This record gives sequence, structure tokens and C-alpha cells, in this order.
Amino acid sequence: MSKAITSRSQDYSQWYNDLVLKGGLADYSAVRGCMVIKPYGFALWENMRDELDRMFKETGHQNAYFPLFVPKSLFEAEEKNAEGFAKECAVVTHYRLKTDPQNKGKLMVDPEAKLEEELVVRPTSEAIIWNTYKDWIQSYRDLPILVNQWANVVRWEMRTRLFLRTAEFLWQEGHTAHATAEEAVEETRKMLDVYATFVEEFMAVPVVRGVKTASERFAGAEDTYCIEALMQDGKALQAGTSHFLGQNFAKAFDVKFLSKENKQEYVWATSWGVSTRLIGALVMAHSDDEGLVLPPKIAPLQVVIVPIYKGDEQKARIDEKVGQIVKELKALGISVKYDDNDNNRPGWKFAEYELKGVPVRLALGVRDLEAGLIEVARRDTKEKETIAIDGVVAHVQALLDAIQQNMFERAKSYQQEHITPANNWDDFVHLLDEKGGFIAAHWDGTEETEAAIKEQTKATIRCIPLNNQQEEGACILTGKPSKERVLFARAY
RNA sequence: CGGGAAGUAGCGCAGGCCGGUAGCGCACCUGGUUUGGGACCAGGGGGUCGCAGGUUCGAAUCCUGUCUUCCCGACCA
Repeated sequence: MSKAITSRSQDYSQWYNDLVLKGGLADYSAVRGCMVIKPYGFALWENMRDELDRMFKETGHQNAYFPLFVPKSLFEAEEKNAEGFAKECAVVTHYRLKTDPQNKGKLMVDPEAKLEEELVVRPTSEAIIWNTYKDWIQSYRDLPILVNQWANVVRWEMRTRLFLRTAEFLWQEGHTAHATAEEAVEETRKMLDVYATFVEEFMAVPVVRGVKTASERFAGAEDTYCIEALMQDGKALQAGTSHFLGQNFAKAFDVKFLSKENKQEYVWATSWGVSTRLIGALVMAHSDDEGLVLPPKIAPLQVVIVPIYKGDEQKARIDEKVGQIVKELKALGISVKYDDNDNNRPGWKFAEYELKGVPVRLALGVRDLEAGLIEVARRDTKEKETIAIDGVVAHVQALLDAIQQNMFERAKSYQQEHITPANNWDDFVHLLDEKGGFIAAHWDGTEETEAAIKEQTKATIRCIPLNNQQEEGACILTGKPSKERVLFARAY
């Protein structure tokens, strides 16, 4: 079977690739490290984007758009940020091609057309945005600025994986400016909550909210907050970040405002983002060996209806009944497709829509029609039931909610079962190798210890959970005193 | 960027050692029979063998370079 996918137990990485490719989410492209997002994958992204956009606007943000290119002199202004990204920047050095005199029909970069100043293709937009904010801000009356942009960014990665790490990806980046540190911190936390709410309620993926250690922090930030999700192979995946940038960018770009007290002060900043990487998280959190499993709230297609018939006469009777059901489902805002394509038989369609992760499948044959019944299959548990056809619309509506709920609860209990305390080094290593997931362990708070643990186990500190329980203990590696446990994991 | 593997029809692959008319399965097209878990029969279309050089009378096959992908590693806010 050409659509057969590798099982998770056989090869987890290949399973993931198979789902993305055969599920029709994305393809490789002719450009190294860059992917083509196909219509089905993009529909998923659009649903995620639309909901996030609504949430951003509800919290007072507006969209804007800033340039793809950042002059090198601007890019390097905030030194830590520039250094952090320097190794993965694409750079534009010329602005023209010409025909190659040595090689007929080919083009070459015109050496006469070298740019006076190189342009960095944005890996993130703090530099160009803060350079702009300088012109927007004079007084405390201009604050806060609450702006978001939906954009593509480029990070020249050594090793790429579909959705999880590609050279170019789509994301949103919020960039806000505030009069006080308190207000900026509040914004940082508020947007982290927006992300957590979205990922848990719409993607049905439970997350841990936390703060990054200094070495995992965004370059140029004072604090980086994150949401961390757990994949089915026990590896963690950072699903979103929100940064308190302090006055670092304001100082680098000389962005000051006149306070009520008529004093010049530097502006306080935040930035926050989620990307198409969320699609990778979604795939790896829920899907199974038969294909994608998509949560109803963001599935591009929520319900598919498959007719089973012999001959035109039977088909006409089914068409009529299905027509009513489709109309009623659509009236409730449920997306539904009636697949009456005669080229494929029902069994083929069942497998196909399971691969695509459509949450609910209805199958209707003449036998059902005569008995007043219809078959309802749910993708998350693969359970099938036959119910009275009259109540099918209400049933499907409730079932979609139940699936959404069940997917979250299933992922939540997996997450809970995979947050394991470790109190000595042997347990720590064993848990990482044999169980995976988050290991809650004491850490002495130093970068050296963090690096040594990473060196020996490949596990990193994913975060220090917010509202973390305070507890006296000894560092898992050095035995030095510690006041709280942090979450370690191997990560994507 | 290092180590390994691969690129031949839309997809999956064989052929390659030993150079000589490019094949198989699925998909596709036509007709028919079918339709409750990936249907069957008959006929048919489709490929400058990733790309660029080289060796040769002749290259999918041998040589060199290059691009892309996968796996492992290094790197990664």
C-alpha cells in the first residue's frame, strides 16, 4: 500500500515524516531546509492563526508589518541579540544579476551591484522594530505600544525537520513597549497565558508554564518565559516563548520617553512568538500509527460523510438524506464534506480520512437508511457506533466536544505520568533513558552544572515551572543545596 | 559541518558488479462489472534514469563535480 506509514515503535522519526508527507500537510522543496506547506497543512495553520489573532486583538494588540530585510548596522545594535543569531543569518550582499558571458543562458551575480551595506534576512524583528519605535515614542502618552506581526523569518539551520525546524518558517511576533518594568512583565506573563490557553484549549496539548534558565534564555532578554509540551516519544518541545526584554533594546536603539514627571526614561519592552512549529507539536502529541489525529477545534475538516450504495437509485436516496444532514451541520458552524466520489470505495475512504485525522466520520448505506440508522466513527478512539439518524446532528455536535475533551485529557494524563521526580544521579539517568518525559530534580543554579548535565545526558533544563513548590534539596549532580526542583528533559 | 544511506514514470522499487531497444507494482486514462474497511477484468498513456562535465562508437550503468533528501552526530534563542 503506497500510503502505509511507519509505526511509532519501529521508527518514531520516520513515523513523523510519514504523517506530515502522506497526511498532506507539507512537502520537501527544491530549496535546502525549506518546505512547501500544502493546502491541508496551511488550512490547519490558518485555523490556529485565526484563533490566536482573535486572542491578540482581544488583549488589545494590533497587527502591523515590518520589512524582511534588516540593515546589518541595525541588526548588530543590540549586541547579545546579534551574537545569538549571527551564526544562522542569511545575508543579502548584491541587488542584481546579469547574463554570464562565460556561460550562455546562465545568470551570475553582478559584481558591480554590491550593496553598500549588507542586509540581514530577519531571524526575528526586534532590531528593525525598535529602530522604528524610536520614531513612534516621545511621551508616556504614546505608551504602551501593543503590536503584533504575522511574518516569515529565516534561520539558517544545519539540520532541518519538517515543521519542527526549517530554514524559513511562519510565525507571529508581538513587540510591545511600556512605561514601566512592572507593566512589561505583566504583558510578558499575560501573553504566555494566552499561548498556554490556546495550546491547551484549541490544540488539546497540555503544557507546563515556566521560565528559562540564563543559558536557555532568548539573546537580549532579561527573562524568557515558555510553554513546554511533551511528545509521545517522551521528548519535550518548546511550544511558545514570551520575553521580558527590560530596557536592552530601548538602550540599544535609544528609545526614550518623557514621563509624567517630565523626565527622560528608557522604554521597557517585551516580545513573544509562536510558529508553524506548533503543527509539529500537534502531530506528535496526538497522532497514531493509522495517521493524524486532529482536535476538532482546529481540524480543517471536522466531519466526513461516506455513502455506501449499489447503483444510482440507492445513491440518490442516500444523497437526499445526506443533503439534509450536511445542511444542518453547516448551520451549526461545523465543517463537513460529503465524499461521494465514485472512484474510491468506502474502505479506501475510511483509511484515507483516518490518515488525514478527520475527527468524525459518518457512513450511511441503504440498510441504515431503511432502519433509520447511521454509523458514527470517532478518530481519537476509533470507536464506531450506530445511532438513530434523526438525532445525528446533535450527536455529532456533542461528539466533537467530547473528542476535543478526550484528546486533552488523554494527553494530560500522559504528561502527568511523565513528570517524574529524581533524587539521585542514577535514577536521573535511568529515567531519562528508559522512561523519558520531564524529570523533576534539584539543581544548584549554576550554568556550569547545567552544562555538565547536558554534556553527560543530552538533557536540558526545559524550565523552572511558574508557581513552583519551594523545597529544600540537594543538586542532582553536585549535591549542593537547592530550594526547588526544575524540569529536565531531552528536547526537540 | 562530519559519518552513513539514497535520488530511475505522480508514489514505492528492480536494473548498475559485467556499458548495447528502460522495466515491475500502485496511481492515472478508456470500457465494463463493482461498492458495509484500502475492488476486479480488459485495453491504454506516461521517464532527456537529480543536475553538470568526462571516458567511450555507444552511459541509467564507469569516473569527477554538484544539488536535494533521510538517519546518526556536532550546532541551535
